[in-house]
Amino acid sequence: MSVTAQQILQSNESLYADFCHDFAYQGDALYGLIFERNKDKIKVSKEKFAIKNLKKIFDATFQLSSKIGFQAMSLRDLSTETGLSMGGLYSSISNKEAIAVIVKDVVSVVCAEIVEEAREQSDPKIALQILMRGYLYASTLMQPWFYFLYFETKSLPQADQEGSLKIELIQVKELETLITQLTSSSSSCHKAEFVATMALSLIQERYLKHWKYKNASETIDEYANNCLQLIYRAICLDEVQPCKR
Amino acid sequence: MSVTAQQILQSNESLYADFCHDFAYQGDALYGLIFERNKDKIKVSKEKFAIKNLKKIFDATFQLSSKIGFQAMSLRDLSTETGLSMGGLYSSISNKEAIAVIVKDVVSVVCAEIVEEAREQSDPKIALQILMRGYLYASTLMQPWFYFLYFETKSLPQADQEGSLKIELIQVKELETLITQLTSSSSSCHKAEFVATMALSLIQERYLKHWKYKNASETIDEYANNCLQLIYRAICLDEVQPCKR
DNA sequence: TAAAAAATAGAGCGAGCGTTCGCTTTTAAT
DNA sequence: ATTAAAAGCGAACGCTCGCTCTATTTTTTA
Repeated sequence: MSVTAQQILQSNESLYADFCHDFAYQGDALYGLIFERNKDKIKVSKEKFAIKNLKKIFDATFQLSSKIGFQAMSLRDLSTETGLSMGGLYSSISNKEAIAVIVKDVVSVVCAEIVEEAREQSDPKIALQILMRGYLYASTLMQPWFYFLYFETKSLPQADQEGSLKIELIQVKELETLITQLTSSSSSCHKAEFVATMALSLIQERYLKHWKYKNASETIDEYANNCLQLIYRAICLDEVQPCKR
Repeated sequence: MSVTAQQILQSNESLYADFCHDFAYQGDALYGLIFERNKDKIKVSKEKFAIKNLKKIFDATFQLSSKIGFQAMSLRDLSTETGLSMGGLYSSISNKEAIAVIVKDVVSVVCAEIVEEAREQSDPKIALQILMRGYLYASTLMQPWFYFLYFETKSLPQADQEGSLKIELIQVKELETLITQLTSSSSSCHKAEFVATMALSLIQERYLKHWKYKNASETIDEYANNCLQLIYRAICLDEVQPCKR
């Protein structure tokens, strides 16, 4: 499903490529999942049609709201961009707000899975790598989803706004736990909390400033390595990484 | 005006407190500046009245748009929150968009001043401190302004959107230049570009996630020290900082 | 104390919003 | 080919938006 310990230790290829190959939440499978989780609110009953429309709707939403913002995007804009009529839109979604709620839901599911996978590892060093790479690779592959949720949290209903913040809190807590386990006793080290915050910042930097990195010379694999290296340095755990530079 | 080299080397008090004491863009002086720079678009002709209204308008805008977003905030909401009538609002601002443009303008001016001050220093290590502390302290003191600009850049006219992104590019370039100068020749160092990116991320982290840090045990001074320490480590320049921990 | 400036309440404008619903077209099993 | 169900359409509805304007009152200033 994601990057495994075995892959981290053995791979001579791009770990990101491996990740993409196995990642479940892409293409039709992703929209199938959305359909399953929102059947009750979707008037279209056949999965095939729903998937086709949902794909159009989310693509167009990300396109438009990255330019002008979700609030400023009207459903007429969305109708034009998707090629669907107003009625067509409303047979696939219950209302405008629902689009944002689904994005939150999807990102939640993806993040929860990454945490789970890291927790299956007993070695904290490998677990940290799975966590960091998992977040980085998933948020690269699903960049529009993560970006949208960050910038449009205010457009969500109150309960989902809190849910959105909670995702981030879980991420940083999980990082902090692992970093604490790895921290050597040296008093010259940075606190685990600070290092975890920095780590998450670096992950977010990459998907929030997508325009910076779209044509970057540094690959996402190299970026991941740099992040891990920096974490090790921050906690005085200088060691060569198990994967190529 | 800002933190000086002398202060960094001598201060036994909080550098942030020093910064606040000298910082020009606060209170009535700030709104006086806005008035001066927008006289042509403001119908109120006496500075005293303009300042009073502008203060209300920006306070209310930050309040409302941090909760529901700038686009979702109506001028009727703003009228209620400020206690001004519609006519009152429109005698102090030309239109809704102008509010966002002024925020961009203010942040631009503040950031430019910080860069200028750092450039006056010949020692790159002190210049880096002035830059990092300047950004951190200014964006703490003016948190609503920096936060608003980050999240509402999309609400600006095209030209100002580009101006907003340019502010960030200038910041990171300036950091990168200084970090390059400080980087030891050791090949095990992180690239200056990566370190500068990380540094800016950490600055932004602090003002973007204000809710996290409002009641934090770690002071902004300690946070600044941690950031600098981490930069030094990233470029293999382990040295105790010139100011207290 | 009078002229000037600021501020108010709120009706009203056209535009555009999210959403609905009666209707037409397409699909798919016979 | 037939036909019932599903999918898709788009004009129309009620409402709120940003913004203007007028008549009137309050505050300031000299």
